[in-house]
Amino acid sequence: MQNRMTLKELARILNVSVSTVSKALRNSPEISPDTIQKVKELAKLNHYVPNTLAQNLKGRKTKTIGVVIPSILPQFFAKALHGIETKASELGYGIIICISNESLEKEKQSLKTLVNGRVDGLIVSLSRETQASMDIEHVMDLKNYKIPLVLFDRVLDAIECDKVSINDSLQAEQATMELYKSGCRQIAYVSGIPKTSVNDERLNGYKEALKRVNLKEQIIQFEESNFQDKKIQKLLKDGKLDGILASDELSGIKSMKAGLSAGFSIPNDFSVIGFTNGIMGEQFIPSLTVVDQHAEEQGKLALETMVDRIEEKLPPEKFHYKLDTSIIRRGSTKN
Amino acid sequence: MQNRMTLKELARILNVSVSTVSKALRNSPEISPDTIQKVKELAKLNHYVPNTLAQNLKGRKTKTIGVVIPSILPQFFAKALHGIETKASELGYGIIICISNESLEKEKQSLKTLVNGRVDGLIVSLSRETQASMDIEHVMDLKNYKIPLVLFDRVLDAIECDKVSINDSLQAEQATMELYKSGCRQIAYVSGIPKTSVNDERLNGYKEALKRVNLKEQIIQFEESNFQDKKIQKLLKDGKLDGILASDELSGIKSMKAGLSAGFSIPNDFSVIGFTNGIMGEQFIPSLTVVDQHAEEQGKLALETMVDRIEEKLPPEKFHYKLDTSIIRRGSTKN
DNA sequence: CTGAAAGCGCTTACAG
DNA sequence: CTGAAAGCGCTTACAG
Repeated sequence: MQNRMTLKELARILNVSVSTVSKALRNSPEISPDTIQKVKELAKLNHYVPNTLAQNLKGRKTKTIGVVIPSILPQFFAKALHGIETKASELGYGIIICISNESLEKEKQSLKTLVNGRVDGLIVSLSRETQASMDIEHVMDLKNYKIPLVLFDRVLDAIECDKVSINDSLQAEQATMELYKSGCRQIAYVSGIPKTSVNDERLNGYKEALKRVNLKEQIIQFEESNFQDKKIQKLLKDGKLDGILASDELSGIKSMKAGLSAGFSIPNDFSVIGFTNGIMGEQFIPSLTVVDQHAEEQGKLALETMVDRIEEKLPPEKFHYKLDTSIIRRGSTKN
Repeated sequence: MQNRMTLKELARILNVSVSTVSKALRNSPEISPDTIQKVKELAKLNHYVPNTLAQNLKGRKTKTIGVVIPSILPQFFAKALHGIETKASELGYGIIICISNESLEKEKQSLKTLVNGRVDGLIVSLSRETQASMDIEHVMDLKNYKIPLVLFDRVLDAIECDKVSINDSLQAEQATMELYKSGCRQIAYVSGIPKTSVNDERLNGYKEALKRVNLKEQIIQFEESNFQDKKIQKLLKDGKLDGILASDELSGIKSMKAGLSAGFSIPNDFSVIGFTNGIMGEQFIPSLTVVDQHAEEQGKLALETMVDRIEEKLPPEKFHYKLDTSIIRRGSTKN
């Protein structure tokens, strides 16, 4: 760390001024080709790398975007992050990633450390705790720091900023109708992600659909590792369940396993549609029919919007992009 | 972005000097309690946040560590990253993440943009292309920039630096022996990650074990999405295969599916052990017996080593930590 | 207890 | 074509 090569040092060796070295390195037409060459040679020889910190301090732009996500383990977020990173590097931006671990406290802290000149903007997907408590001051505060914000996936109407998400309630409604059309008449909603905006939306869509076709609601929610196998198995045995809309990939898989292990067959005895297109659902036997959330697309679009905002290419109004999604029909539903 | 509050501005408003404001904010005993209070109030009122860039420029430390990984989609890397992030935030460090996407070019570029004063150190897992081509100048170069380096998982002996990995060859040997002891006599090695150091090591361990018990090698390697179902099914039908050591989770799952879909049963007709403990292998039916690579541990240890190196708490010699791993016995192997 | 000054490494008008 | 100077936002000896 200690003595990295600096402009000053190069200037001293070459017996020219710092300004000259600086300009030479940036190919300024002000400098003679001869000098440019000499400077560049010496710079290379000494492994000179400009100090970005100093450059940014002058320029006021860091070309870096902060990303705060609740977790990286669910494939949705890994994919979204992949999209963000891909697009960022395409546009010449770097990203700094913080993981809130679904914790409000950690999220607050992450925002705080990022809002300090090291990033030009912030892309955030809210933690579950934040959404459950609706304690969003730390996010609202961002406005005071004049730092642009893009929310994705876990968004909130109360926060005024650009947003990227899918139309969760509509997609849930459509997925529910898909189950209905394939013959299901006793459709349950199973969720392992309670208290998030996306869950609320999906639950609403599910209810909407049931209302339309006049079916009875059956809602099974659980926390983390506390899956309700027994409940699902009992419903199946009592002939009270023939279709499941799962709010997330893992719930979908576990729903299938609960039924399979009790001797029921999929999709003959019951069908399942899950949210999120992940590799686990794809590889499982039977493969899971899913609502594709286009995670990577969401990430890319969020990053793009952020950059457009930073570079002031957007009108002042905020946008809420709701991506179209598609149902990927696989083995867990009929035809 | 434009007019964020600065020390200078606060000083102007309060009619004191910048030095006084700076000191007051850091609770310097030099400053009167009265002034401290006044300064802090005004700072809060105006949402003052110190500019980290400027602070770092003075202090020469960024408290930020760069992380370059080949991908984030395989669960191993997602977990490792999670470990890195967790430990970093525990120790008061931030991380900047770049994804090389298994590309040499992207890896070079990532290192280049990170070596510029914005990070105190670099944690890297090499891209496949880098390992295949052995073009490692850009990594060796790091020494010239006096920036500490920790390699993890995809490490290379030729590079002198701290390293964290598991003992891949030993673990592969043990896993192969485990198959042998459970009765397998025709054991194949199936890999979807050719040309990586970890693959070479695992393959070696597999060969070592076979030599010991005098069995014949059967090696099936493939690129990306090009899995060799047919080959596996043919071997099974010809009675030439009763055990598989898979170099990665997806290969393990696909091996099982190839056999299952051809009507063979697991673990009666053939057994499978895969590397990497992921949720997909855990949930699959039958659940996959795996070598747990302790991804999160590797990440944590890499980060810890990095910080110790930065804070000069380590002797000059470089360490290579080889984590102990364990086999998680599940449904894809006998008892 | 407060402030002027120098400096971190760079860039960029401005002068020569 | 080259260089001196000011400044980005901060910190920290040093003087008063």
